[in-house]
Parts: sequence; C-alpha cells; structure tokens
Amino acid sequence: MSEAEEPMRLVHLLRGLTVELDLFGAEFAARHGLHPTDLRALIHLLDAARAGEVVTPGRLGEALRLNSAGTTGLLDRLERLGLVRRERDPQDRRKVRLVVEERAIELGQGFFGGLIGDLVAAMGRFDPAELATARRFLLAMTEVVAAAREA
Amino acid sequence: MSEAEEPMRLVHLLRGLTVELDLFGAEFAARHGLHPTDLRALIHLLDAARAGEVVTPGRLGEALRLNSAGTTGLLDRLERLGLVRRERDPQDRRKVRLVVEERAIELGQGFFGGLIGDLVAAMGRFDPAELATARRFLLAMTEVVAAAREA
DNA sequence: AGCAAGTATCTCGCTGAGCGAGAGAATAAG
DNA sequence: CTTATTCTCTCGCTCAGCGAGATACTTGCT
Repeated sequence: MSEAEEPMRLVHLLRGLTVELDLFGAEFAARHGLHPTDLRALIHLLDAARAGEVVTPGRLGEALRLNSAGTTGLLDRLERLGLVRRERDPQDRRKVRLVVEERAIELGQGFFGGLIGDLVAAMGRFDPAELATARRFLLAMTEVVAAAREA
Repeated sequence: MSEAEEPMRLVHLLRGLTVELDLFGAEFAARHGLHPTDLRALIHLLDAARAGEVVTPGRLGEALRLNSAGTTGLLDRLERLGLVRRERDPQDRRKVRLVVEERAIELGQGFFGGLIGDLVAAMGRFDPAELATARRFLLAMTEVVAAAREA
C-alpha cells in the first residue's frame, strides 16, 4: 500500500489536532461548570465583542445551529452564571442585545490566554517563511472543508 | 497593537478550521440520522478496525469520555442502525467485542471519501518541502494542545 | 389613522443523550 | 471455594435542545 502516504498522514494529523482541541475545550468547559455549547457561545460572543458587532439571540442561535427555544435556554444558562446580560435594543424593541460581562472576558482569558500563549511560543520555533507556508496550508484546508459543507 | 500579528492570525485560522471540521461532521451526522457522538464512535471503531485492534464497550467509552451507561446507550443506537454488532469474547466472556458492519464502512467512505479526496487534492498544490513544513507545524501544535490538557 | 403581514424572542410540553448507583455475570487470587 | 476484581448492563433521573405556538414590537398598505 501507498505511494502518496504523506498527504494521508497529514489528514490524520489534522483530524488528531481537531480532536485534541475539542477535548481541551470540553474539559475546560466541564471544569467551569458549563457545557460545550456554552463555551462555543462564549467564544462567539467574545469574538463579536472584539469586532464591535452587536449579537442578538437570533444571530447567536444561527451561528450555533440552535433553534429559538434552545437559544433561549442557552442564554438563560449564561445569564444565570453571570456571563451575559440581556438588554432591549432601544432602536428596535423586538431585539435583544447580548452584552458580555466582565467575568466572561476573564473566563475567556483563562481559556485562551494559557493555550494561545503556548501556541504562539511554539510558533516561535518556525521562521517567517515557514509560518507563511503554514498559513497558506491552513487556509487551503479551511476552504476545502467549507466548500465541502455545501453539498 | 501588534508587532507579532502573524502568530495570532494563525491561531485564529486553526480555530476556524476546527470549527469548520466540527460543523462538517455534525451536518454529515444529522443527514444520516445520527448524533455527533455516534459519528465520533464510528470513526474510532473504523480506525481501530483498520489497525486490527479489538474494541470493547469499555475502551470505546473511555475514548469518548462516556460512562458505562452512556456507552451502552450509544451501542444500542449503533446496533439498532445496523452499524455495529456485539459479540461475546470467547476468551474472557465478560467482554464484548464490537464488530463494525459493512454498512458502517460504507458510511465511513461517504464521510471520509469525499472530504479526504478533496483535502489530498488541495495538498497537491504544495511541494514536498512545504508539506513537510506543514506536517512539522501541525505536529508542534498538536503537542502543545495535548500538553495543555494535563493541567 | 388603522390593520394586516412580518420579525424577534420567549413559553410550554416533550424526546432522548448521558449520568450515578448498583445489579449480574464471569474471571482471578488466596 | 470463597472473596475480590473486572466488564457490561439496567434503572431512574436530569437537563439540553426540538417543534409548535404565544407574545410583543415594527413596517407597509390602503
């Protein structure tokens, strides 16, 4: 078996990496009394906050593939934990704005801070040309997966 | 902000890629009437089968972080779908051997076949030296995440 | 203006994945 | 041959997420 072994090994590496990242996230979530979905929601909210975007329950549910009932439940959970606050949008009072609390940002630091620091440090052992190659590679793979999702 | 922008961009790319892969898996699972956990189990079973390893409910549950009750439920589901069969181990009759059915292998082809083919094709646009760099990079990142999981 | 149609969120009742505790059934140790 | 250990399964429960529909607000039509 196997002329073109190397690409397959890369595919398995990619899969292994995503499994590790998922496990890391799940364990972090469990350690802080939240569910994987809660963590995904938090990441989404923090990203949006940093980008200065307003997130509503509808948008969040869409991003996480939850229906409105599930989204309401998720937000009730996050609000009870003091991670998010609901505020009526004064422009369009049907809408609700989701505001992340200080605690959520700290929690995000705990999750990212540690891991991201280590990842960046490990990247330090690659020269700029290599990092550029890695970047191209990741982009190419992401595009393939995203494209495969429409079918 | 930002001398060392590039590494952060890579971190986000990495995260984006895992999100895409997760979504792909979840959508594939839903389309075939199974849950994300079922798909994870199937992947584990197919990997083990290809490596010639015997998988028991205990081992599977450990790999997926399910307790014994949850594992029994998972296997009932997979068995009802005709993807897996339970066989008593004749050596140690407390154990159960999990045997993947033909249908599961076909399903695995459907999941991997398409996506893996596309990924490998996209890798064709990188020369061997670049693929080697990507490999080193993915390995380094995987090690960092795995190490972070002990803490 | 006033009323229909559309949009954003929430409530209610339910299904089912996964948990904790413990029951069997088989093997291993003394 | 009795006791401890190992592997799986059963029972009862909790709670995330779904479908259907209620509610509140906005927009467009006449």
